[in-house]
Amino acid sequence: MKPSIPKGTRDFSPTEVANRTYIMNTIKTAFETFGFQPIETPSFENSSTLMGKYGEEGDRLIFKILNSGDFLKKADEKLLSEKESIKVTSQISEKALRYDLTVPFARYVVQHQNEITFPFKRYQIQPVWRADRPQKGRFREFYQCDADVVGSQSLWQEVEFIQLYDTVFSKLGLENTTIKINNRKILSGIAEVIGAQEKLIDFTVALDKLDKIGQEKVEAEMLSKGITEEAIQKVQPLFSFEGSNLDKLTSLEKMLSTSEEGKNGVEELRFVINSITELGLQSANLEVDVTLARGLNYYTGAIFEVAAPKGVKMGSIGGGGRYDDLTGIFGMPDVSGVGISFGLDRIYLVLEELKLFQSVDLPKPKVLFLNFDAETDIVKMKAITTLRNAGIKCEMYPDLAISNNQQKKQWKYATNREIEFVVSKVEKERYLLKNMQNFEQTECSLAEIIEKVK
RNA sequence: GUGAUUGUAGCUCAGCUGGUUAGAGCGCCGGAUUGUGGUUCCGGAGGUCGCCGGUUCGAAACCGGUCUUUCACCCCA
Repeated sequence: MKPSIPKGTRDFSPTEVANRTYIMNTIKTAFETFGFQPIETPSFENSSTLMGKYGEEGDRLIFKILNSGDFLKKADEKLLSEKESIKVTSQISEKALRYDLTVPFARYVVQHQNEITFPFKRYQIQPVWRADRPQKGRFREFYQCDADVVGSQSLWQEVEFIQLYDTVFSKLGLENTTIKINNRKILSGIAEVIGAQEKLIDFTVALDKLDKIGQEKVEAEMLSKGITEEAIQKVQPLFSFEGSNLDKLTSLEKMLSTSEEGKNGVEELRFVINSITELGLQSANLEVDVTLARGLNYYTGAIFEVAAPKGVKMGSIGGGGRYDDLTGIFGMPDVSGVGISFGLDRIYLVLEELKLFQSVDLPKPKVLFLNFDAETDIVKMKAITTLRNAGIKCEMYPDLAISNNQQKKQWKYATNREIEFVVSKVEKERYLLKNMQNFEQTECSLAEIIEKVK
């Protein structure tokens, strides 16, 4: 049998684990600096917790777990024979792998509301699973690093999350990321102005193609989707949506003057933009992007998305937003939440592409005891124990070398693993210690080894 | 879900338009040489050419299906 792993999953080598840990620790440190506390939730949840939270497309991408036992016996005969996959699935699968960290978190908040002091700031770094087609930067198992606040309506949270993005990416040496920001209320306002809520998605999708296919074709696409000429006229400013964030806000304000909700969204956005302008960012750029809609239908206020530096072809490396009703679904209304997510795996790929990883020291022994004779094994193991107790990483080559070639293999092992010191000979409490870098060889006592190696 | 793309020794790949026992480098194992290493040399193990079926006198090479890889669309981290 040829060994293999499922589509969209990966193994990680020691070096990769080290690099991933480095990213994770950077994010974790920033989270804690900003006052977030860690929680963890199960890998799988009840299907009812997850289904219907991510839209139709999302439901399709959730990995379902089959019930145990004779699950088919409990399924409806008629549905089975008619091959009603979706309905049958709900009968034979009651659990599913988590799709993101936000919905399980909302569930957590509602379930533990009596133990929580609000506003509650939590972070969570765990894998999530999606039954997607893998491609560049897209996996079926990947890590999300989420930070959310529930129980605060203050827009300062939005401001702080932008600072948090900036802090993490700056620390990682990843400069010139673009934090795109939009507001669901602005989108609602646009929908109001063009006179159709359900056409909003078509509208933003078409608008997003502006720099690719040009204004004429975008307008043509909108018309074909049933958006009226008159409506397109009303939102004309969006077609020349250039310039500074403040310019954009000004034209949005004019355009949405007839929509209460739209004006509200512009106000919120203005507060965030002004605050960030005042506070400054280290290396990220903040950019108003009205085409930013995101599929997650639970966002109600701010919407974030982070793009990698220009020139790196990669989907968004972070995203988030404000959701006012998420805990309401679980029976806890009127709790506003806002949060962001970092895509660990994509950040990894971007850092790799830009060669931003420092060379990491892999765990390895500092001293290797060669194994050329069995008589001194006990002496060597005792010495190793002493060194380990002194905090020095060391080990004995496990297999005894009999032939010349086998001895050579041990030297080669030390070379390949870049081990700094080798003890090749032990005689009457005296150890032959070799420095592998400068080839210097000295006979010394155990205490002297500790001294030299430290 | 749509459209492409990939699949040959542990790894990286050769193998021309179908034709004899399928190759190389690295790695691995054994040995020689080097006083205790990164050199050089000799030898060896290891492949049902992703899988199934078809075309053909003959297929790793052609065709179909399937799985896998990578990529674009969709969507997303």
